[in-house]
Amino acid sequence: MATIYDVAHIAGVSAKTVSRVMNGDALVSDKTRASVQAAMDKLAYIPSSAARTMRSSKSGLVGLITGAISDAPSGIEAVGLPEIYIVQGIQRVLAANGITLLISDTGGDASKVPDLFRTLQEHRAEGIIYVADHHMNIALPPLANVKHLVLANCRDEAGTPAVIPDDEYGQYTLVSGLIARGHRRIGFLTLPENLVAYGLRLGGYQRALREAGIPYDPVLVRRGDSHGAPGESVLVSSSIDHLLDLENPPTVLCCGNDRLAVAVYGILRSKGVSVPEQMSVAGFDDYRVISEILFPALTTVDLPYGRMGEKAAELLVEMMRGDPDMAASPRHTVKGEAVWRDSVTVRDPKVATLKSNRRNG
Amino acid sequence: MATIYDVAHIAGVSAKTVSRVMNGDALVSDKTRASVQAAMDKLAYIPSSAARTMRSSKSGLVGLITGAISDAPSGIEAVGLPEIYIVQGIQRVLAANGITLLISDTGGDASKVPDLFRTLQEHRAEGIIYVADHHMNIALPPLANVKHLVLANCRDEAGTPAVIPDDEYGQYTLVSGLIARGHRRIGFLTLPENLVAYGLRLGGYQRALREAGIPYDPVLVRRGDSHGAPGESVLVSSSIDHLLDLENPPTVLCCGNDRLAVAVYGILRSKGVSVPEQMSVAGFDDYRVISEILFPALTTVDLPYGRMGEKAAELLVEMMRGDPDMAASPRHTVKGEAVWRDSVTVRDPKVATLKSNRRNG
DNA sequence: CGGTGTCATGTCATCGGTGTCATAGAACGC
DNA sequence: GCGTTCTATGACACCGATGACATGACACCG
Repeated sequence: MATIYDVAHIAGVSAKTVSRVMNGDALVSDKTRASVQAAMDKLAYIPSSAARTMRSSKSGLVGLITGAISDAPSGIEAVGLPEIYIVQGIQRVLAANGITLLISDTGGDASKVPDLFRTLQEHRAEGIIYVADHHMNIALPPLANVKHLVLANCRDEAGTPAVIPDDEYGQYTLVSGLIARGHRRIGFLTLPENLVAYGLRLGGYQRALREAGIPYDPVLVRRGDSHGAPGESVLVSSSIDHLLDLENPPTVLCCGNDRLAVAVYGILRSKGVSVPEQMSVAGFDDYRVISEILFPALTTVDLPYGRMGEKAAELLVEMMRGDPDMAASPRHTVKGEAVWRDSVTVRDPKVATLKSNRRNG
Repeated sequence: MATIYDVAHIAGVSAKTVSRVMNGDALVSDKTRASVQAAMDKLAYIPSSAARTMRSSKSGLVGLITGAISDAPSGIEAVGLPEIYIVQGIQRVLAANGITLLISDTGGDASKVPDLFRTLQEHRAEGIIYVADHHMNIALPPLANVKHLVLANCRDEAGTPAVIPDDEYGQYTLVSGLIARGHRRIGFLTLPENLVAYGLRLGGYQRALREAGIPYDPVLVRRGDSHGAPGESVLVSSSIDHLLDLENPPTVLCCGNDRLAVAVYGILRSKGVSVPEQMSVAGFDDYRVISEILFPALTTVDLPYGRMGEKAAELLVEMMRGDPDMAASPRHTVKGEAVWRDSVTVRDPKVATLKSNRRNG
């Protein structure tokens, strides 16, 4: 592989002048610049970033760690699916800034995280982004010498800058839209209570009701998702039975995520309840492979993973440039909007509910 | 950041001895080793791979390029989904070999490929893996100085070592299984003719028929997938009409991929043909988010993307180690098996077909 | 007891760029 | 016309590891 000295020799100049040409320093005459360019082309010269890194202590590298805690067992869950969109968003922004991305995946083994950090540090990554596969709280091992760290899709207690989805807003905008479409009794099949998104989404649900002057009725809120645990469908099925048997049952079921909505479709089908004629259904996440494939197509909330990755990368780049503003506010949220598809009907709030329909029919 | 000299100073030895300790050379006394270790711990010393790379011209990096040609428009297609599994497989193997992965994504702009190669070469990547999002033929730009290159999920005419799915085998094993389950009239909604997989899968379909002594009937083979092009559903719908109107219609429809199977479900539903009672359906790819979610769950062929990535990485590692055997055989295939779910029924070949059912009913 | 081999460690140069400083010549000002 | 500034370039050290080679201390052997 050709070196800068080879180029210098061919061009009849010093190595330093070649360096100047590469870095676009102005103090090079046009004639010299041209002959250096010719020499570089002739040798197909490619500079060594290792040498550059050593001298300038700037590696042009940013590290990425994913897959640390894949607590979702395999199966219907699209494991890794959100992450790819986040990673693509990150890559997009970094590439635009001339930064190369080093990635390492724990493969679900959190004990590897320190090793991965070490590897990234050996390569003198100038910043590190840690990506989780769902919105969660994390606690990273103590990290010496990691100056610039950004969390994506997760957050910690130490105040590390983080980019997270605005779950509260997403649920709020969905439920507000349901109310605008005439729904008054809105069932909510929640995520497990231990997830960060649980409380946030419940808060959004309640805020939408409050703003519409609809009292919050706890009987409409039932545990839905168990994160793919065995026996989940039994749990969901009994939750749905409970809701259907209410004196004043819901006209729509909000599901904690799209995967749960799939299960709900199946359960409603088995009970002879048609979607959306007798029961509207909404999800959360907008996994398009799911939401667009289901029949009827699923109304859900977009979780802008790509945008989240972009924002995390933008944040990191600003921190690396020494911008103090960004690190000052540790949590940055990304909003996602509701996506209205066929699984939700517009209804007249005065018309009878499913229950009374059944009685009358 | 501490250097090897800082460590040497604290430990009271020379830098070279510290280097020996790090690299596990035997010729270091236990006492010296211990004091060096203590010094490294005290300083939280992390060696610089840039310096190491310069001296030894071994970077410990492998580059990855993805997303070069995303010819699938966004939408129902799970863009990037196969790639993530391939990338994870690659990462798994490389990490086990102490290699760090540099990734770059073209974001669908093939013109960026030369730039990406250049960046990887600047970092002196010792090998490069090029990943495509579906089985395709590619032609890479001429690459000087890239010694070790492996293609994953694609192949070229230049004989670059490649790891590709065994589409012929997958379709063969699926159709053989259908025959074993009593199906004799097997419809085939194909991929577009320009895809590599088209011919391979058709070949597998034909081989399975031949081995079972069933004559190949071209009227059962119709164009299905248009890769998400507008008007696709019209095309698919007319293909299905054609098959249903045959004198002796198929009892099962093999779809070119799972996405097409989704469309077929919808079309059959709209025509009042029940799956699988009146018509069995099979896909190809085993996108689990699709195949497990559909009702009834889809019988399909697993495309082992993770394994493909692993194999590509293993191949690259062997090439980097100078193993001549591997590069000798340029194409390595990975087999995937059929996954049997509810969308295919077992039937008695003697029982009447859908058509005669309809007439009788 | 001197020669030889092994062990443990040190010295020095080197990988390929870039920062710092020096310098030769041209341009400029008075 | 001579000092000053600017322009274009070169010389040289240095970033942090490691390879090649040297060296001193022992152990072993005849």
